[in-house]
Amino acid sequence: MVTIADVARHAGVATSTVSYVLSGKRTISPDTRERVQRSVRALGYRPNASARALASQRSNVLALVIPLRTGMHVPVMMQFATAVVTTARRFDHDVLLLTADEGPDGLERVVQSSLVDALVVMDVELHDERVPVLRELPMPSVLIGYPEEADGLTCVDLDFVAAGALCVDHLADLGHRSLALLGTPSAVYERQTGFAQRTLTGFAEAAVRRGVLGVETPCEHTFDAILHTVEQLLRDHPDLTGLVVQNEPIIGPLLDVLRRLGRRVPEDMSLVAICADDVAERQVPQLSSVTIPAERIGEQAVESLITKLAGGSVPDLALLPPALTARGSSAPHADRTTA
Amino acid sequence: MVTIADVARHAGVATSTVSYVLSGKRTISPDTRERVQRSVRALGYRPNASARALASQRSNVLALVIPLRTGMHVPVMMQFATAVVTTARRFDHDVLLLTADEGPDGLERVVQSSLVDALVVMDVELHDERVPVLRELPMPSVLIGYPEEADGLTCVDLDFVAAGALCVDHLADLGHRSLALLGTPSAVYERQTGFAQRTLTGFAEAAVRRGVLGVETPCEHTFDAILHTVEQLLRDHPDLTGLVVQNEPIIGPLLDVLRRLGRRVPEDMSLVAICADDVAERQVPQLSSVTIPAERIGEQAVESLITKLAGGSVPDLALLPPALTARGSSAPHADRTTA
DNA sequence: ATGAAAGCGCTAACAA
DNA sequence: TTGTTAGCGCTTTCAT
Repeated sequence: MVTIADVARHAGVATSTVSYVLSGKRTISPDTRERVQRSVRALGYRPNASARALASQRSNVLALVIPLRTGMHVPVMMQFATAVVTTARRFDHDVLLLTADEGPDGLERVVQSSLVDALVVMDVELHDERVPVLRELPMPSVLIGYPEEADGLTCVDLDFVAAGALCVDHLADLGHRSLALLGTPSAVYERQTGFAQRTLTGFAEAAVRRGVLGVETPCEHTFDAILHTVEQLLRDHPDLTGLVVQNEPIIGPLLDVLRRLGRRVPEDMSLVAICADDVAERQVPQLSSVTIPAERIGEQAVESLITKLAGGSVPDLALLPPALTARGSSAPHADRTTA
Repeated sequence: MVTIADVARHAGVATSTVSYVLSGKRTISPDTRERVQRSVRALGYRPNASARALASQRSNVLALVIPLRTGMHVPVMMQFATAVVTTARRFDHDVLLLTADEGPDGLERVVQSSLVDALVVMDVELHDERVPVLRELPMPSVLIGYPEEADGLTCVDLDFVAAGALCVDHLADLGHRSLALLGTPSAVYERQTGFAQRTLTGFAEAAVRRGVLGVETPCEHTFDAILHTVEQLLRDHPDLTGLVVQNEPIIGPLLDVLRRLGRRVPEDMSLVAICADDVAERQVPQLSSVTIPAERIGEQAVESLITKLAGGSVPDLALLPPALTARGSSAPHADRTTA
């Protein structure tokens, strides 16, 4: 292993000079800088991460806590994760992967052992037991999602309230007057995961604002559950022409169910999904959808963290605006009076 | 921050004694051990990871290199990843997440800076540029998947050859004589990803061995591509009654296509998928399938790594046996002579 | 069975 | 502008 001392010797300078050339923390004459850099390259020197961390009290590692549960959409999580890693690397940091099943103890462990400098915590629930821990931690953290009590915490998320409202507005603009939200399985609501709740809120508020009917129902992932839920919905609301879906696994089967029930999309039923773009584009017809900007959220989370580590201040809550892409699954309301 | 010196002082012993109590690397009198442990708890002591790593030359961190590409099935990757983290924790290790886009340099970086002790590399291709690097690295590594030139490397994977053969045997046992493999998009084959190639090999060999017709075709993810591929297949092989699918995203649309073409599953066409269980169970009818034992693979990879770190030896290649679960999508061949 | 002390490789005062 | 050196907190020889 080649050490900083080897480099210093090779370049004929002190170790501190090498250190300062590398960190840029003090001015170095162009001449020595050049000599040192040449030696670094010649010897293939890489600073030892542990030694650096021990001396500087900075590991340059961020913790990423990912959930390990059902109901979450996995590809989106993966997008978060890769965005977090990619962005972290952009700021010369690495990412330690933690699963949520270690719970609050896991956070304390990596923090107190100085393994990491900061934390990104995904899939935060409304009443998350990790939240009080995070608040007391002597270390910056950013939550993806947000809890009921978010004081003193930094949160980043899609503005799901706006997303729910955006779907209603889109359908209302097309002339639909009777809408339903097909949500995540009830277990997700019971866990009080923020995003599901908030979409529902936005959906309901917008329906009132637009003066349209807006009913909501959770939906399990099995085909039978979907069939039953939709049948029930159509029975209770025969004039239903607009459907909002926030539940990726059911999208395919749902299209099947509608076909089977003789409802054509979009002629008889307009559909808007809140899901990843690739999923929306894979369907027949392609789905109008609100994208979850996973990359942007992950990037934003890390940027906030880096700013905090540098002593800067960031907004407590960054809600990223949703964007709706209209595709083939939503169309103007077919006026029955002319039919 | 509580240091080992604080604990030593509190317990009235030398720091080395505390260290040895914690590591168990020398015999300690029950009395002192007890006193030290009490002090550790009383002060809430956690060893500093950097200091420990610097002194012991062991970071207790494994690198997990995940791919960042299309064509791979994301939920399965996620299962790998969580299994790797969970198993690593079982052995008191943490996991550093690297994306494949850093390439060979990324590996060298984390290795040479002593950030990690060992590497798990996912989605290894037949001719992977990271393979020569891994072979030269002064550090144990385990590949998930395996390359053409695997000498001196440790690989863990599902036995895809056996998986392909298992599907053929299952269908042949049911009396089907004309089978087709609907594979991954041709891009995946061109990248020469091992698993796709190997499934094909097993499929073809088993077809010959069983004396049945076995044709193979890649398949893109779009609905039109699937429709076209299946139509072509049925045109070329009118007596086709058995389909093997190794391409998760197309499973749903494929069922649609078959329905649309008037082929009932399993009455007219038996279907076996190589995919995650939850995907198979979500379909109508539920799919007979060969599961990718992602958890087991991740676990096995880490176990091998830990063994290697301890100086033990492990098999060069661990091929995990596939298991087929028969569900509703495969049935005995309907003999046309009696129809 | 325990202690004393020399590093591990680096950073950042402090000096010059 | 550069060098000297004292730690950072721990592990592990070497002593006892």
